Amino acid sequence: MATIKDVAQKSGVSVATVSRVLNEKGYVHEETRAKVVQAIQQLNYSPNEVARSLFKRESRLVGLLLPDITNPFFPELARGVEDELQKQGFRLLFGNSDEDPVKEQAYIHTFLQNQVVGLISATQASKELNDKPPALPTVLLDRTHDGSYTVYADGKEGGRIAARELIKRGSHKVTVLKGPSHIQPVQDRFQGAMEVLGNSNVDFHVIHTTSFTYEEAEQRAKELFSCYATTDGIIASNDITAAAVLHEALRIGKSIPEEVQIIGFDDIPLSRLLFPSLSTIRQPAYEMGSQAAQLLLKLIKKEQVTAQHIQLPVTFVERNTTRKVKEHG
Amino acid sequence: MATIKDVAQKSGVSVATVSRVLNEKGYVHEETRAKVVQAIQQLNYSPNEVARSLFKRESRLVGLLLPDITNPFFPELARGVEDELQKQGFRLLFGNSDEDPVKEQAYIHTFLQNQVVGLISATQASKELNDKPPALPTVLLDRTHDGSYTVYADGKEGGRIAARELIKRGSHKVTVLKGPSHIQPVQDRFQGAMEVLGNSNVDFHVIHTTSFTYEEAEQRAKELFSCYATTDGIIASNDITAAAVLHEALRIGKSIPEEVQIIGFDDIPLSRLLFPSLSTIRQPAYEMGSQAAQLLLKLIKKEQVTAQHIQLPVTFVERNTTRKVKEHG
DNA sequence: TTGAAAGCGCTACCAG
DNA sequence: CTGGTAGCGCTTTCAA
Repeated sequence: MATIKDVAQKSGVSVATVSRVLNEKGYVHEETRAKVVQAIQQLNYSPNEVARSLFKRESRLVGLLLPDITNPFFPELARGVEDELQKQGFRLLFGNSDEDPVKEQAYIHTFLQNQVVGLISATQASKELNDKPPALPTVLLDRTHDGSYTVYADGKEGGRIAARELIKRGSHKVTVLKGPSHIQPVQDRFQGAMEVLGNSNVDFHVIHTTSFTYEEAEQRAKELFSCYATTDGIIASNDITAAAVLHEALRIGKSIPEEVQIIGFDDIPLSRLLFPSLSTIRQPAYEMGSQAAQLLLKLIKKEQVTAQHIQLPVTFVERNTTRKVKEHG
Repeated sequence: MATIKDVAQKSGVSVATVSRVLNEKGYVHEETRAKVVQAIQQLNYSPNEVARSLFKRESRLVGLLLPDITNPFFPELARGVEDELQKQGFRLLFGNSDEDPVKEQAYIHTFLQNQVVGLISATQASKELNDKPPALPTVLLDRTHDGSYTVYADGKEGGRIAARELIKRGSHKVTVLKGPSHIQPVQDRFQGAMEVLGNSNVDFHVIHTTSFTYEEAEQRAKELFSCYATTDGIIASNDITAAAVLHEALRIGKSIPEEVQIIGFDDIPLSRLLFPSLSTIRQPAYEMGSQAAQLLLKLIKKEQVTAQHIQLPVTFVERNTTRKVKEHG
């Protein structure tokens, strides 16, 4: 690997001058510049980012912390983040935390050691970062927290929509699967659904789940249909859970959506491929990732940011686990 | 951020000594060490990886290049890589190339600029790296290439198995969906299937697809059933394609697996959630990622590696898009 | 318009 | 066993 010194030597100038043409700052005579550029090309030189980072005490790296890339909701998020960052010349340092605070801290720690310029996190811990300056610019993704910059979807409205659509389509005995309660957006969905359900005249009951694994959902689905066999509408905490419920319903011979309607949450790629394809509340995952990256970039560049919290809208994606409703039939 | 100098000052020794206790090399008196350790703790010091990298001319970063993390086959791969690397204290620099050579080169270039110690790539380009020394240790994942270190699954055998299982279960008119032909492992699957089909007495025909997108697969599936309505067994190039075929079959009222059997390839998480759940040839994605990471680590540490190519076995996962066969009924 | 030199934080060599 | 020092590759004063 050629260094700046080699370039300087070859073009017969000082490293300072080479640095100037590299960074396009400071005066440099056109002729000199030409010589330097030529040397750079001949040597196929490109600057060492590490040395640069050391001097500037910051890199062009951004840390991305996800619970688990294997969960189908996250790849889209990640892609949104990456595409945006990549456009602006930043690279991604990536880690899965499994929601484990120890792992989380370990990652943040090494990110810091590598002098990342910012952090995007879809996990809990990262909050403390904002406390003790010099704070690392951080944006929370799919998570909320008052003191932090956040990008998330309107879970509460999502919950409301789910409940409303179910009722509109004739469910009378609704079951709500309530996801892990320590995750705020999940709570929001639940609250939204509760709000609408509470103000309606349908029966409903709530089943609590502690994870988003398919296995647990399968288990809960079994309980659901045995304890509450007459339920005719199910609001799942996310699409994975909905898929498990759908499977179980099919297995025991329920017809979907005639006997039971099901609504998921997220709209992961899987959802349209299920049979019947899953009606769900869509979170704009890619867009969320992209917005988070944009926000972070502004923070890094110390540009004016107008909103500390960016809430993106959710939409109802009508597919085949809900009945058709004739508008003004 | 405290530096090694601060620690030296606080503990009343030289930076050289601090460095020695940090790296646990060279002699240092127990008392001195204690003082240093204490200072480190008090200052909450941790060494700057960037400075370290600069000096050593290598980091503890590994580049991971994937076509698209949004394709459900890759998250598992990535996770396998990450978990293994993480255990050994390496971090991941991550990029999606979309199979675009320009993007690919751009990523590799910045990886290099950041002095990664190795590269794991599930894309084409990375081959050239092995040409001109000093070569960056590289392992190709889910790709093959003679001159490189590779980890991949036995696609050919997978193709054979798929064909065999279909025939064993009574398909007489088989359709093979042949994926993008520039991807070697995909070719292998196809060749494997051809081999068995050619030696059998069933009719078969081949449809070529140029991508792995659901949209194209949908299109092809339509053609398939209209041009070749009597087909009773389909070997798809991967699970996404299989899902599209399955959907189309269901849509036009074919009964699965009675009228048509379908076998996919990969065994992505989606496959078991389809209805009917998808029979498929499983690639051990997580294991592949993990093995690739282990191999790379050996390369980096210049440990003896016994095999340049690691081929992992595939297995038939029998689910419900194939008929049951009574063994020795 | 250019160059010399200091220094980012760290490791490794050589003296002592 | 310990410290001084050079130097990794780069950027940025400061003088010339």
